[in-house]
Amino acid sequence: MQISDKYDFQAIEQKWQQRWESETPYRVDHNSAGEKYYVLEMFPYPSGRIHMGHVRNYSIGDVIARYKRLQGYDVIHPMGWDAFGLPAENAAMKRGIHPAAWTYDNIDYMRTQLKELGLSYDWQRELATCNPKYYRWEQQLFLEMLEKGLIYRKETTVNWCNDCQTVLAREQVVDGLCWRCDQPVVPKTMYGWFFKITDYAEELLADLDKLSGWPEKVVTMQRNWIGKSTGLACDFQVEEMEEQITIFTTRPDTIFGVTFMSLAAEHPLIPSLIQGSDREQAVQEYIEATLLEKQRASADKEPDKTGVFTGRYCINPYNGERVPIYVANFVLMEYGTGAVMAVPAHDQRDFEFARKYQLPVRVVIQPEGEQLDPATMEEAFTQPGRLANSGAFDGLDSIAAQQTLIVHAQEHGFGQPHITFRLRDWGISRQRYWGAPIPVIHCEECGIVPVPVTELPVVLPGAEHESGVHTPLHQQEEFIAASCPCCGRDARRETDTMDTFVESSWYYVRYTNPQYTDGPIDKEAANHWLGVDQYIGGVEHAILHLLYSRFFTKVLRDLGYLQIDEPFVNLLTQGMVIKNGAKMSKSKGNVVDPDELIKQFGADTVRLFSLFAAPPERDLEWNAQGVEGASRFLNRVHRLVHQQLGCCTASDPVEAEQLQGAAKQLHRKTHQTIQRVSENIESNFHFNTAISGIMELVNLTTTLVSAAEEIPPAVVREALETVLVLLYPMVPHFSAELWEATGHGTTLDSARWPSYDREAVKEEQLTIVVQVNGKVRAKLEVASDIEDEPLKELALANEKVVNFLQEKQPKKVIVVKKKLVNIVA
RNA sequence: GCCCGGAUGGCGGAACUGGUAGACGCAAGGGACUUAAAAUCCCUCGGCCGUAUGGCUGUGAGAGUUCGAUUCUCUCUCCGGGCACCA
Repeated sequence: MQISDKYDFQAIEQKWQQRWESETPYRVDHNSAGEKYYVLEMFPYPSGRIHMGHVRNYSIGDVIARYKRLQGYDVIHPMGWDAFGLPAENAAMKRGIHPAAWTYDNIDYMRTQLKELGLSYDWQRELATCNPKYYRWEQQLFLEMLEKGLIYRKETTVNWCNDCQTVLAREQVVDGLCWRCDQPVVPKTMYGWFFKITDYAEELLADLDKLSGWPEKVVTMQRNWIGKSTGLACDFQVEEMEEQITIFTTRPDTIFGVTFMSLAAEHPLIPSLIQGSDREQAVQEYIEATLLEKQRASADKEPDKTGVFTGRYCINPYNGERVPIYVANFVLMEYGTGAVMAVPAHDQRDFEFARKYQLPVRVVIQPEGEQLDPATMEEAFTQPGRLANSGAFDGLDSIAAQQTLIVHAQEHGFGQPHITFRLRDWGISRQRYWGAPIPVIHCEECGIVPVPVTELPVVLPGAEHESGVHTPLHQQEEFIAASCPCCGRDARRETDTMDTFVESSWYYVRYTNPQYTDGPIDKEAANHWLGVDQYIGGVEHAILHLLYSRFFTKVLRDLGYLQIDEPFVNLLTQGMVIKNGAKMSKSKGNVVDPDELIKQFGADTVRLFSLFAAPPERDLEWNAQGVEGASRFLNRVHRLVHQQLGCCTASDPVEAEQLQGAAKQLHRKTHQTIQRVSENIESNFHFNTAISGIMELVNLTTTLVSAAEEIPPAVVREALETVLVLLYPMVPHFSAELWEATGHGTTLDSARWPSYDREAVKEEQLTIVVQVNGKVRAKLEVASDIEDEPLKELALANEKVVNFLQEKQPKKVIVVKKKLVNIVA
């Protein structure tokens, strides 16, 4: 018993990892004949070491990959590195080495860690996005998109951090300060590059309906993010001027209730509205203050609504009324037209504003069976109702009236139906060093000139040497100096690098042939492998990464590279790994280091626990004692198999029809387990219940083999082999080793997922619950083919039931087939 | 504020399309083996009452539908996530 008391995970895991390394069973190529299956986990940022979140993510992915292989699919399961990004620059500065050196060192270490987890990747496909062999093709895609008019450059106001010397995204500004260095963020007007994701807004929205394999939550988040609104675009003539103000509204039915007009502070018409008037100075001061306030505003509270009268009026084209034009702080220039018709009676913001500045409130929608009084209203009425004070449209239902009023505007030429999206174009310019250079040249004569494809890649300078310069590109004169590809004159190279989300928007495509040198994408390989059948990653990427990737897929399709519309057929968003109720983080001091766990328990145990402790989509509470439990289970299986080696090498077949008693019971449980585990994985990847099913089979086998009753070796062998195969996707080294130990000449990689015998899973006895008035009073053991009528008799005759019924006569007896009898008295 | 989730023993979590609530695991308690410990094995384990057969009660709270509700409907509380002046 000495040797088999605890299995030697260290030796076993090393042995199998070496074999997988040398025998490369997980390599696939697109010429293979079988049906393909693409499993992908979101690739990691090479921060230095993997953390428990990665362990969980990649364990889930690996189970799916191995499971699908056992089912006979050609599984492509690649891994790589999302290797550009700011942390590399910070670390490099701190340590005096180059970001490239830091990044590649991290990659080397983390690759080792992943291999120690026994993950079944096709390592030939590994890629790192910071490698020119990758970003060269990204630059080419950039040029093709530029050519197609999908990229433009524009001047915008951005959040700029002087200390970090870069643009910050809105979510990186915390209370007006830079999230990293706590220095004040300043507005800066500068040119930046944009991807026209809004060109695809309609399709990105419509195709959400195709994503039936995505969590509803993620689809909803994307739908809201895209934010489509339909309504009316309508021109209001400015009094005594040529200009018109175009507004967008989703509530044309309220347009007779307009009592003023609100413009965003940045609205381009304002200067001409106020020029030379006595309001000019007041308005200008207000605008300056507002813009400043906007910059400082913290994300979590809305400032009070303020505004200023411009001194001008415009005309409501529906009723010819004069309405005063205000500038207001709550109007966004980025959305709609930057001008809003104000209907205080039916819009809460306009209502607050009107009350504050004593502007009239006019009710034009009356609720059913009620009369609103503008004088006493305390908030806007935003529900549908019936039109009033609306001229010829009085009495119309407000929903129906929307269309009528739009048609009216069209007929009279002052408006038309209009659609607005919340989604904005994707600003990809970053002023940092460690990113993919944007491949264009600025020439004074020729303007923006693309770098010729033959001159790609535009390599990041200094990356070949540890000591190389890595200041931002706009500080590197040598890099900047270029000659114009058009006219040959001295010109300047673009110094912005691309947002790292660009790399992750198409890496899953490049994986299909990462060595391809004739273009960004090997169409044949891409066509064969895509889309990704199962994508797995954290829900924190629900919007940005997943939306950008969807956008890229559509662009690549339109560039002729792909034939799919959507990249990820099925998406699994796994929960966080938490400890003591909080997300693991260094600052909370509750991180668990995967390295130490693997050293202590082995990779299989770590994998098993992370799969067992919670279903994948939920948060997983890390529990050290739970890990020991997983380890104990594996040791128990190991002991059992070794104890039963004689059975395991038995060669006689299972004679299902002959089985009796314990043997039949074990045979039945074996097949029930196959059924259950298959269904658990198939329906929603609930590995936790799959594992508990396997545990039950192991427990029963242990009990039965040590009982007095003799069980044919073949039945025991069947049970144990089933355990090993079912466990293989989760604990591959462990299963592989025992599979070999039980005399199999071939590895589990060439085994097949078992199917269950429909006859074998049938129970011959059923426990029927007998209820009296809905409460369980007795249980009956009956043959499973019992008819309803005799079952009912049996229940009514039951001693306990009779006792409970006393003298009462049953009013009604409900029989649920194979489940229960409920007697109502 | 709006939109999504979620709430089940001491803990992580099970429960098929409404049909035995608590599978599996952890922790805890008791026992066996041992000089002892570790490991392993066996038993108990929602709460209350009872020596016990057993009874009552119990899935965040309250109502409802039903022969029967963790499951369906409504209202509410708490927790988590997303969006947040989007016209």
